[in-house]
Amino acid sequence: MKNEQIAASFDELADLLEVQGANPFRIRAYRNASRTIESLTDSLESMLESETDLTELQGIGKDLAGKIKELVETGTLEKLEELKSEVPPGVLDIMRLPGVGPKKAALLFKELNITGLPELKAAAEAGEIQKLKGFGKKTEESILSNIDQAAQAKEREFYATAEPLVEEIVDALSELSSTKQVSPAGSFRRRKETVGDLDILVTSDDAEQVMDALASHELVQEVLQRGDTKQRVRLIKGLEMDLRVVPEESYGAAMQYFTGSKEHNIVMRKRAQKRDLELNEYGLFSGKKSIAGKTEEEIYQALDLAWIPPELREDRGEFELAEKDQLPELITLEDIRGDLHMHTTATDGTASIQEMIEAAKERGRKYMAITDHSKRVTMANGLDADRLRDHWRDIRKVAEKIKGIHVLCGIECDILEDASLDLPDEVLEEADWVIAVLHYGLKQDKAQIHKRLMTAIKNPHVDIIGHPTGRLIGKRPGAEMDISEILKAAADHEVMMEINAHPSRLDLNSLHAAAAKELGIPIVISTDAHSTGGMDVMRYGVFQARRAGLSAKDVANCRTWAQFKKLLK
DNA sequence: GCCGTTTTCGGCCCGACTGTTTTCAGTCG
Repeated sequence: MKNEQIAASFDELADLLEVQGANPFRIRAYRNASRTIESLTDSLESMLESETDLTELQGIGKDLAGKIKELVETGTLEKLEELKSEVPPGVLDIMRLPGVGPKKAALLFKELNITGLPELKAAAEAGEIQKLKGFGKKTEESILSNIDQAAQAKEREFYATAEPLVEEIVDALSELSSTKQVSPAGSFRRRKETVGDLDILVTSDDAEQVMDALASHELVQEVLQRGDTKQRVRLIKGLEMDLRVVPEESYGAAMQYFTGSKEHNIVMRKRAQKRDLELNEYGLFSGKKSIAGKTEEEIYQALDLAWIPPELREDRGEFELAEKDQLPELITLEDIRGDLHMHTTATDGTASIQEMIEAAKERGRKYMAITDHSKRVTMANGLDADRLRDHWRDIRKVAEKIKGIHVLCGIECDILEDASLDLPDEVLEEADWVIAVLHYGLKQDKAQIHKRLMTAIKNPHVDIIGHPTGRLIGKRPGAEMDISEILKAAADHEVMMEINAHPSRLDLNSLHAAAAKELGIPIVISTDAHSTGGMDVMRYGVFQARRAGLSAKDVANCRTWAQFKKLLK
């Protein structure tokens, strides 16, 4: 059983306990454990095999260690099955409606025997809901207006999808006469792969003006809530945005608070408590006296911490580093010197060799690799040995005429389902740069996936593994593998690892990339561009690298050409 | 259900907004 499934079981257990009105701290314990499990790089299955003591893990005690064992060994959890028989699964769907939480969902179930969204809709239409204690006309209306959308299950959007919307709104609010500071906060500021809600913080002496401006912005479809300091709106694409107007002296505290993550903030508040202080979104207080609040820096400083970049605020070791002032200097887009994964019209790209080289040059790259598909990818018109050699000849011819950029003749070579490579060794040997990738058979069992990746890692001509897990965010999970074993092998055989910068891939993820860094594996951030414009996704790969705590020195394509050349096989 | 430099019990982060109440519970972030 995969870690994600175990984590999901604990989350479901927590949801069900919530409906039953169980001890909130017990519920939190399950959620904390789920989070711990999600951030593991080793599989619990293999940890159990090697008899690792699971209670060593944060938030896992004797009981939960036992439940993990039960899940791994039997594939089910007795406690979870028991709760599921008591609370119909549809009740959890109801709980996810805005404005309906565990208490209301439980009441609907108990009083009206409502067990799912369809029954709820019928009851609301019949006017049954507003008669319940604690419910009213407005709640009933809200349920009716949200239920269809909820039935379609609200999805998170890629960071890259939200980015232009956020930027446009920040710009519009910045132009108002009353606003002084305007900034996104929340998971967007932390540069998460996907974002659910968007948060914007503003300092202004005229909150009305700011809220009116947002309400009438062309990207806003509907105002969902409006108070004195907070407004919630729905943007196009279904994204929801919270605007908060805060006083100038609290701006730093509000930024800190609303940037999160929740887990990071809990540690911050506990730290404040230990020093007999109180931290909230208005500032850091000693009794009623404000000690800090205007900037984030002064808040972190008052708690004996260096300022922590938003990308690292996940309570995954950043506090330890900030205490010792050993936070990494995170990589920036300006550090990038090369782009080593891209396609041309030879396979499924839309631009010619010349256009791609010129586009890379325009973006300031000093070196690049053209890496079209190998023959297995028939859909993309993948290259066999003969066509590939012709293609390389063409690349060299064009590259000769363009000065100021080094062009590598590369290949994105498929690792086939039978654990062989799609091109023979003597062809790979001629390549300047070989990316080995899994495209097909991602659902094969763990052992076969492992065998395939090991074939590539052990091949003397393979420079790097591209989009190592093959996941597509929100669409399909990656191939099943023990990533720490794969990374160890890559380190042993001096094979690099890619962070594919495409917003739907971002593969390696930040945890995997951090693990790769620990092993000293050079990481390459690549755009996988299929057009000249496709090279602009580099920034998202850099954000991913930042969330992994990577510095320029950890990323191979930040090196100068002379330095990078030495890494080639 | 977890955890411990006030340790094996008694805590566990905190405020705004809404809708329902008429002083507050539930929900949300």
